[in-house]
Amino acid sequence: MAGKKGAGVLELAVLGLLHESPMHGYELRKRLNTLLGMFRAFSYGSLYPCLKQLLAKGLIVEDRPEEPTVPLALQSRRSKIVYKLTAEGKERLQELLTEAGPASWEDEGFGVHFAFFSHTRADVRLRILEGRRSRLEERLESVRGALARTRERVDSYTLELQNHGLESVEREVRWLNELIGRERAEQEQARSSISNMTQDQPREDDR
Amino acid sequence: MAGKKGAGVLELAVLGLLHESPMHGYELRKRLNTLLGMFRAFSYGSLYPCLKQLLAKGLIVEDRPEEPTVPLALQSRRSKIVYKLTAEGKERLQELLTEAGPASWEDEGFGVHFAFFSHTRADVRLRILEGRRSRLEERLESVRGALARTRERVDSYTLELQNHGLESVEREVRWLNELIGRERAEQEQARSSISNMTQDQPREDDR
DNA sequence: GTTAGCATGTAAGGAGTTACATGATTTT
DNA sequence: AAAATCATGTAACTCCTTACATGCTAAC
Repeated sequence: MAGKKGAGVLELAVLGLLHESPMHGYELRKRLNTLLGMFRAFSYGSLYPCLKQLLAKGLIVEDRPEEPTVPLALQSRRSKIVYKLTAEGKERLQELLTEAGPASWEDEGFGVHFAFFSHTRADVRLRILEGRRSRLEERLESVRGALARTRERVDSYTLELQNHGLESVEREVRWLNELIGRERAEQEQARSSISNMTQDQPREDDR
Repeated sequence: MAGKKGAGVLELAVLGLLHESPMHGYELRKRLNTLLGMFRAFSYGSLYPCLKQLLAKGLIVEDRPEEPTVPLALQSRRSKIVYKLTAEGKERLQELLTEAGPASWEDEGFGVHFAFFSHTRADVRLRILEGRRSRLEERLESVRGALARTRERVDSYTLELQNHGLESVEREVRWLNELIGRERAEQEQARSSISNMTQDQPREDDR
């Protein structure tokens, strides 16, 4: 029940990007919109308040060029503020990347979580991918069902839209299947190389 | 500058569905989530306030079963409230369906506008489809550009995500191309059958 | 020297969600 | 008679947007 609420997509995205390298706000936004550009876009009006809030929580620190040791009147020089993660920030990022729940597989969150999968534990990755897949399958089933149950409505544009929607989601499911397959194969490989180390090693003792 | 603000997707969707046939809230939500289920979902917490607001604006009226002519104490019988469009509601719907602007081709609005295309003028349909297409093409260009300009970052998951995003959008562009082609062909046909009526008719007089 | 893009912020508010609260009807 | 589902509603809240306000810096 500590002060751990309201994450939002932005928090994760910012922490994730800052983990890769320190950056200032403006650049952060650009990277953000390249990273997630196909899915969503953020404005400065949400980014800066978010940074402020992360700062207040001690998850990031700002690196202003030189806090004027000589506090001259010309202080107005507004320059870049480079943000970087603190130790708590890194911890928080890990925490966010480790929870495999709705937040990580629903529409809003999935993309960001996926983008930082290389910092996510293999088992968590798999659970998120499977979570998203079953979420999408539920959606397919529910819409297909409702569609089948409905006679009478045959508006061609509505139908066209629903078909396109179904196909898009089916396509994403196929993509997920492929990814899940790869993840499983990697886990298999990892497991077998571990058993090579724990089971085959004794044999080496034998010779 | 009249009281014409904050439309939101819901308003259009509700007006559109009620135009097809009167309905009560619960059913409305279900139809809504079948219609747009692949793209978004609405909760009662937004639907009922929206209905209330449309009622206040006089765009819909409620049809309660029987306003008890006999106001008995057993009035607690809470029953279905069927909503239907008023004349103003139909006008407003037409108005919303006729504006071909960002609201009609951005992510949030496009689906709903498209769903009711059969009530939309052919020229407006075309402009919306083209608007969406160029919006998506902008997005593709900007992300592709940023991607090409960036060396150094080759996180495989990030890349996988961006590729999947690009392909999804490319796919939607192809879909739009097809739809635009069809729309144009239909317009062409319509135009030529008009000239059949104004140019060929005189020939009939000739024989 | 002026436009365009870099850079940082704030205030007001919109659109929708979650969680809750209640009751009616149908199915098992 | 219990459980599921139909049905309506509200209050508090969240996340994000728009529009504004400011100033620096590079290019033309």
